[in-house]
Amino acid sequence: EDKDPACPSEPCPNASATQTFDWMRVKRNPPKTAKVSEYGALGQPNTIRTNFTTKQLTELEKEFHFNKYLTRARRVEIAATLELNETQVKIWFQNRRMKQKKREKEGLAPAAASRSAK
Amino acid sequence: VMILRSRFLDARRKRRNFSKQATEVLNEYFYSHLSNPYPSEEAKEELAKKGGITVSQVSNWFGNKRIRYKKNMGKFQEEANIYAAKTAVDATNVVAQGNQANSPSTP
DNA sequence: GAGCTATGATTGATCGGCTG
DNA sequence: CCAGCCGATCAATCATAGCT
Repeated sequence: EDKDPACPSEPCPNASATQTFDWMRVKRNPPKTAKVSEYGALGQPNTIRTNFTTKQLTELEKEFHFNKYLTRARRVEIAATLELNETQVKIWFQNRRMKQKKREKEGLAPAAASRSAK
Repeated sequence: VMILRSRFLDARRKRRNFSKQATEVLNEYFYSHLSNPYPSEEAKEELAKKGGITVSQVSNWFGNKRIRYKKNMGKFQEEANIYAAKTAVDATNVVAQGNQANSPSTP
């Protein structure tokens, strides 16, 4: 009944075995890490994933161990020092906290392997 | 650039492909929920247990699977058919396990 | 053993929901 | 009303496993 009509082209609505669900069409907006200052008006705002340098990561890591959360003032300071957006610093801390949480969780699961019953 | 890469190249990925059993369980869930392959935290725990892997690994697997599937749907058609047949039942009617004397339906 | 593809993990950044 | 946080996810990339 519903095999593969062998759609030659691209715009094949469906009729195939599996259809195209919404999640398959999801598209994320490109990163807006743009810095109007360096691009004037054109080209691509940084539509790419920023690669933090070892130095930046080292500093961020050091700061994280000092404070898990940032204050507005500290954020501005760090952003300036590392030449990053305040947003990037903010996001880095959020991701870092999530990473920390994940690790703590993983570090306990294996230990309580035999202690679960049901 | 070279330094950028060597940020932390050591005690990291010692990847080992998942067992046949784990891959089987994951694919079964994925293709039987193709309309919405986003397992809940509970479902992930269940899958992790069945496959003998961690919940994070289950999350990574689904993340990679979803992205790669939609990136090249054609490449997975064959695999999709295999698991579609394997699953057979269910589809429209999810909610299989759970059982027990608990009926939270329409409180 | 090289070359290429499949696959697990990592991570900067986005999305939606919640909150002070 | 709004910015920051959380939790989940995306998307690109890294590095290795595994097959040809």
